[in-house]
Amino acid sequence: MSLEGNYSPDEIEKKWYSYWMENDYFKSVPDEREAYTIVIPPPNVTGVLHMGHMLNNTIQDILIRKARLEGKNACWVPGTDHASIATEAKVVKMLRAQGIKKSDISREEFLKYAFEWKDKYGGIILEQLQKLGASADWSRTRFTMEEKLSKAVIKVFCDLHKKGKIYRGLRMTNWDPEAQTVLSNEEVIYTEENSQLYHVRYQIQDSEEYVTIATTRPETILGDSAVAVNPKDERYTHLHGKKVIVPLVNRTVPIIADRYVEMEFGTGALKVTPAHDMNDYDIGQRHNLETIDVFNSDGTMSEAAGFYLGKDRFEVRKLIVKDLKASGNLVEIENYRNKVGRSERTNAVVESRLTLQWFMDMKENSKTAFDVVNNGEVKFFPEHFQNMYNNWVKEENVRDWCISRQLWWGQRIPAYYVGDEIIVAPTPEEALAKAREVTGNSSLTASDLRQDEDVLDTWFSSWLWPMSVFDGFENPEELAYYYPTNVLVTGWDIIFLWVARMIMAGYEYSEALLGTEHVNKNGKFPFADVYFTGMVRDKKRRKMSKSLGNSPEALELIERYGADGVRFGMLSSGAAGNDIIFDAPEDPETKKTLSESDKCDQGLKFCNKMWNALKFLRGLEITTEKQSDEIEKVNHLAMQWIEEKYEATLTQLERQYETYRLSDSLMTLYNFIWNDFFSEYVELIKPAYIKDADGNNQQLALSKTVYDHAIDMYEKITTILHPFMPFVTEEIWHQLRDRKPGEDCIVSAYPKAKNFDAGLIQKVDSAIAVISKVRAYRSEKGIKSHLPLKLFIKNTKGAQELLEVQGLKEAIAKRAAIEEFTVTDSDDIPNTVSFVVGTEQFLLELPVTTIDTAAELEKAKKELARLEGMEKGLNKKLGNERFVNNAPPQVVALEQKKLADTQAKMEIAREVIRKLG
RNA sequence: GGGCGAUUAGCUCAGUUGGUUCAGAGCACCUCGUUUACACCGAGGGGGUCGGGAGUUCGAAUCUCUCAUCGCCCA
Repeated sequence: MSLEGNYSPDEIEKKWYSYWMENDYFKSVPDEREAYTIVIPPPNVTGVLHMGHMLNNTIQDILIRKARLEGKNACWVPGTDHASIATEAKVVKMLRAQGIKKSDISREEFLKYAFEWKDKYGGIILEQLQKLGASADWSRTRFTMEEKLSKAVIKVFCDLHKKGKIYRGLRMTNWDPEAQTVLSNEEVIYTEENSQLYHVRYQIQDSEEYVTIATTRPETILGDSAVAVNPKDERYTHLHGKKVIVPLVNRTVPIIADRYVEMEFGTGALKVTPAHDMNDYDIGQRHNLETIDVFNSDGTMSEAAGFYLGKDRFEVRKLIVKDLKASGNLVEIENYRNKVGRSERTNAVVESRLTLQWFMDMKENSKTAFDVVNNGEVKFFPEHFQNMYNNWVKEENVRDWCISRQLWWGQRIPAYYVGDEIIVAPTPEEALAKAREVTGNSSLTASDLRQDEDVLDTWFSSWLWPMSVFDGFENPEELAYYYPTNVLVTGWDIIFLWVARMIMAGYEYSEALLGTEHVNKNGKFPFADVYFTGMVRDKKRRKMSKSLGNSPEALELIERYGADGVRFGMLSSGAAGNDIIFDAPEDPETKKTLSESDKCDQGLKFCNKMWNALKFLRGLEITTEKQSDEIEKVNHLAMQWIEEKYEATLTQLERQYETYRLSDSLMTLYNFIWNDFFSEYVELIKPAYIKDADGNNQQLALSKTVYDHAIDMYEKITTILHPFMPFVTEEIWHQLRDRKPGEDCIVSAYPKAKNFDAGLIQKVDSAIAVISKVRAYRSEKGIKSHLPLKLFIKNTKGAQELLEVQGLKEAIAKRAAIEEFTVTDSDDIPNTVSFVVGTEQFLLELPVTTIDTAAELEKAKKELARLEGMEKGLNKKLGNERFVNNAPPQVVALEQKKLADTQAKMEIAREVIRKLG
C-alpha cells in the first residue's frame, strides 16, 4: 500500500483479516495464561446481519481484542442458533414455493430439506461478522442443533425429568394455527388492532327475556359453556341460577356469577368459552364448566362446533354474524380497538388452546436466578436492568416454562409412550430397556414404543450455550478452563428468554460438571458480567428490522465507510443499555432507509485523518544535527506533554473499561488522538519553513530524537485504539516501522496506566488557551494568521510559575505566530488589547487601525459585571456557616480559590477600564 | 392494570453514583482560510431558564413528589 491519496478501507480490511486468520490470532487453546471468554449470543441460523448484530458484536470484539492485547488467552466462541420456529417457517415457505406441502412429506424428508437449507444459508451471518472484523475463534463455531449440543440438551431433559422438574400437563397455551405449534408467551406479540364488538342476545330459558353479551369473537359462540355476570351487578341479580339458550346451537348453559366480569365492559354480561380463552378457562375451572373445543389445530372449525365444519375461523366469523343477524339475535356491532396476539414468527392470530405439553417447573431455579443477581454474583451493566429482571424472576410472576413445540426442526423430546406409561430416556435403546422393566413385559420391541412427536423449545438448547459450546456435558476439561465466561453481551429484549435461563442452567449444572472445588473458587454463574446493549431504532423509535424495511443494509454500510468506520458509528451512537437512534437518512421520495450515516462517516474521516498524519510523519526529512535552542525547547515540551496526556488518557480509559463505558472510551481516544496528538503535538514539532538561497520555501528537517518519539507515540496509540478500530490501526502499525514476523498490532502489549503530571497538563492547557485567544483576535480583526504580533504577560507570581515550564513561551510563540513574547511590569503598553487566561493578564499588540477602544471598554465592563455577580454568589456561599461547616473541606477550599481568582480577575478588569475610560 | 426507562443545543447523545468557572461532545449552521499531511482539512463563532411545577439540601441537570409527553416490557 503506497502512502498516497486518501485512506481506502476496502483493500486494507480484506488484507488484514486474512492475515490475522492465517496467523491463527483468533484461535484459543487452553494454556497457563488467564482466560478471557465470551460466548456469542448465537444469531438465528437463517438470519442476516442487522444493525443489532453489528452493535452487539462490535462490543464483544472490542472486549476480546482488549483482553488479547493484555496478554490474556482471549476466547470468543461463535455459532448459530437453530431457531426452531423461525427456521421451520422459512423452510416450509421455501418448500411451498416448490409446490411441496409439509403435510405431504415425512419428518425425515423435511429434516433433510431443512439441513440442506441450513448448510446453504447458515454460514452467511458468520461471514458477515468477519467483514465487521470480529475476531472470534472460528474453529470453535458451534450450532445449537449439532450432534454434541443436542446430546447435551437430551441429557439435561432426562436429568430434569428425573429430578421431577419436568412434567407433562394439559394447559391453556398459545397456539399458532399456521405453524401448528404452541408458542411461549414470549413469542406472542400483542398489538392494538381495529375490530368489532358484537352484541348478541341469548334467550333466557323458559322466558321471553334476553340477556345481551358483548364479544369480539362470535365464532366461539359454538363453544360457549356459560354466560357470566358480576355478582355485584344488580342488573342481572334476578338471573342468577337461570339458564340461557346459546343462539344457533340452541344449547342450554347456566348463568353464573363471577368476580372476573367487569361490569363496565360491554353489557356487563360475558359469554364463557373455556376452550378458547385463558380467563374463560379459569372461570370454567372455578365453575366446573364443560370445555368445548370448536377449532381444529389449523384454525378451522372442528366436529365439536357442529356447524361450519372445516371452514376457517375468520370466514366463520363473517358467516356466523350473518346467521345471527338472520335469527334476530345480533343486537349491535360496535367498532372497537383491542389487543390481538400474533405469532412472532408467522404473524398468525394466536389461539388459546388446551393442549398436552411439557413444562419445566421454574420455582426453585428462578429463586436462585433472582438471588445471584441481587447479591452481586452476576453483575448487570447498566445496573438498572436488575429492576426489570427482578420483576420477571420474582416468585409471584414466574410461570412454568412450556418447553415443547409441535415442530420437526429441533431436538425431539426423548419421551416414549407405551400404553399409559411414559418413558423418558436419552436413546430409543435405553427407553426400550426401561419400558420392559416398567411394564414387566420383556417381549416389547422398539416398534411398541411411540416417541413423542414434539421437539424442544429453541431456548431449551441455548440456555446451555455457555457450557455446551465447550462440550462441558461430555468432557468438562475445556469447560474448566473457560468457565465461567467473563461477560455476556446481549440485547435487553432477551433478558428473560435467555439471560435468566442461562443463569439458571449455570447454577443447576456447573457444580455437577466441574466439581465443588472449581465452583467454590470461580463461581457457578455462566458469566460474571452482563452488558446489555440497547435496541437499534429508527428515527420514529421503531426497532430496526428487515420486515419493517427501516434498516440500512449492514453490508452496504461497511462497503461505504469501512468496518472501522461502521464500528465507530455504531459505538458513538449511544451509551451502554440505551437504545440507539441510528442516524440513517430516508430517501425523500421512496421513504426507504438509505445505507448512509453521518456517524459512520465521521469514523471514516477519522481513519483518513490518521492516514494523513502518518503520511506527513513518514514524509519528513530527518536530521541528527543539533537544532536551535528554541526548536529543541518546544520539541522537548511537546514530547513531555504528550506523554503525560497519554498517561492521563490511559487512566481514564481504564476507568471506562471497568464499567463498560465503551462509547466514552472511544470519544476519549478520538479526542486524544485528534486534538492532542495531531492538532497540538504534531503541530508543535512540525518543522518550520524557511526561504532558501533562491527564495523558495523549504521545510527544515526534524530531529531524529523527536521523530522517533513521534513514531513511538503513534505506535502506542494504534495499540490502545486497536480494539475499537482494528483494521486502520493494524495498517498504520505496519507503516510506522519495518516489522518482524509476529510483530503485529493485534498482539502488541496493552499498557498499564501510570501516574501523570496533572500540573504540567494544566499549564499547557493554559498555553493552548492563550494561543486560542490570540487567534480569536486575529479572526475578529481580520489579521492574517501569519502576521507576527507582540505579546506581553503581566509579571506576577502566577506568570512566573507558568513560564517556568521550559518551552512554554516558545510553544505559544510558534503556534500563535508571536514574534516577541515579553514579561512586563508596565501597566501601559500602547496599542494593545487585554485578555485573561486563568488569572494571568496578557496584552496583545495589534495594528493600531484594528483597535476599537470603545468596544474593548464595553467588553471589559461586561466582564467586570459578570465577575461581580460571581463574587457576590461566592461570598454568599462562603458567608453561609452551614456551607462552611457541612461541605467537605476540599469543596470549601475550592470555593475559596474560586473567589480569590475571581477577585484577581476583577482587579485586572478594573485596571483595563481605568486605562481605557 | 403492574413494572422499567426516557425528556439536556436544530439533530443524535454524554454528563462516572449532589460539589472543579458544569451546562458538554459530535454532526449541522455562520465567518475566515487553498499554507506546504489532510477541504474527508484548519482557525474562530452563534446556539440550551437541562419537559412543567413543588420539595429536600449550604448546594440539584443529578435526589424525592407531582403533572405532561414519549418509548418499552409484563398482564
